[in-house]
Amino acid sequence: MPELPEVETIRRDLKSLILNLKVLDISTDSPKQVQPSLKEVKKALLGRKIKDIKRRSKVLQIFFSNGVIILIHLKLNGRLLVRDKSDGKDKWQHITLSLSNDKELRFSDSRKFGWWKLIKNKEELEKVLSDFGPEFLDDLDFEKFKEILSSTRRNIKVILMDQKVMSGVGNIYANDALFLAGIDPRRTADKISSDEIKKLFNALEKVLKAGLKYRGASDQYYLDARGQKGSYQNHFLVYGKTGQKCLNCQDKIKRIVVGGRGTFYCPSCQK
DNA sequence: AGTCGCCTGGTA
DNA sequence: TACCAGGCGACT
Repeated sequence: MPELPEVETIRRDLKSLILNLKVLDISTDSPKQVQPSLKEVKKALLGRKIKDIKRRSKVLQIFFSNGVIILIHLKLNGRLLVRDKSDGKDKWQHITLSLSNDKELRFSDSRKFGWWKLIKNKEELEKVLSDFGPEFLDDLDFEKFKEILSSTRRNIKVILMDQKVMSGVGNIYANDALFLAGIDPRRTADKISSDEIKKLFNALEKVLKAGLKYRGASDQYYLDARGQKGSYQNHFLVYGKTGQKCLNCQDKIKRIVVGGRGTFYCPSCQK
């Protein structure tokens, strides 16, 4: 579920909850999700302290005191929950990192699409992260954004969601930003005018910041690291609102498929 | 560029 | 029962 606002919210939570705790054990009932293997990961982490937690695109990076890093991708349904050891099992709990202070970092994932991946050092990390395009809120300015859009004939919505082109935007925020900018999600990127690109750039910044402010969108699965829901779902502009009235006009929100993904837009406001 | 697969759960 | 799902890589 998680896009930039959700993953970033979790990152901030984790930083305040588990920094400097020591790894006592790790277990899983879904070994395919742990790479290269539970055994390797256990060997690398046991007795190590959590020193930092970063995010790149939708991937979290946990840095340990011996220099190894665990990358975590939540894909569609992953949750990272910090619980007390004595708390009852979480639903769909598949990986458990036992920590000092009687804490646990639990990975819950109903569809089992997410993964944990052991990275040995910073060089290896750089290599993995170099595949990602610029971070939307940190290192993508308007000029760069404009350059990217005007140099491709791919579909605008698909481009916004391509992490190799720019990082952090998924289906929810892409839909809402295109609505705010008044752009039909089926359009080709290089056919979008400079004025519209400006609107879109501002719209993306606006929806991502709203997502952060409301601590993410909890439609069905997303929870923060404390197990609390976000509230951006109460502020969706078009996402998931098929048949509901547009916020700007009398028309109804329509659902179509673009790039194989559910896409929501107002046929009157988005041209 | 479009489709399929990974897996499972929720809802019409 | 059928269809839908916030991601993403592999395939054609």
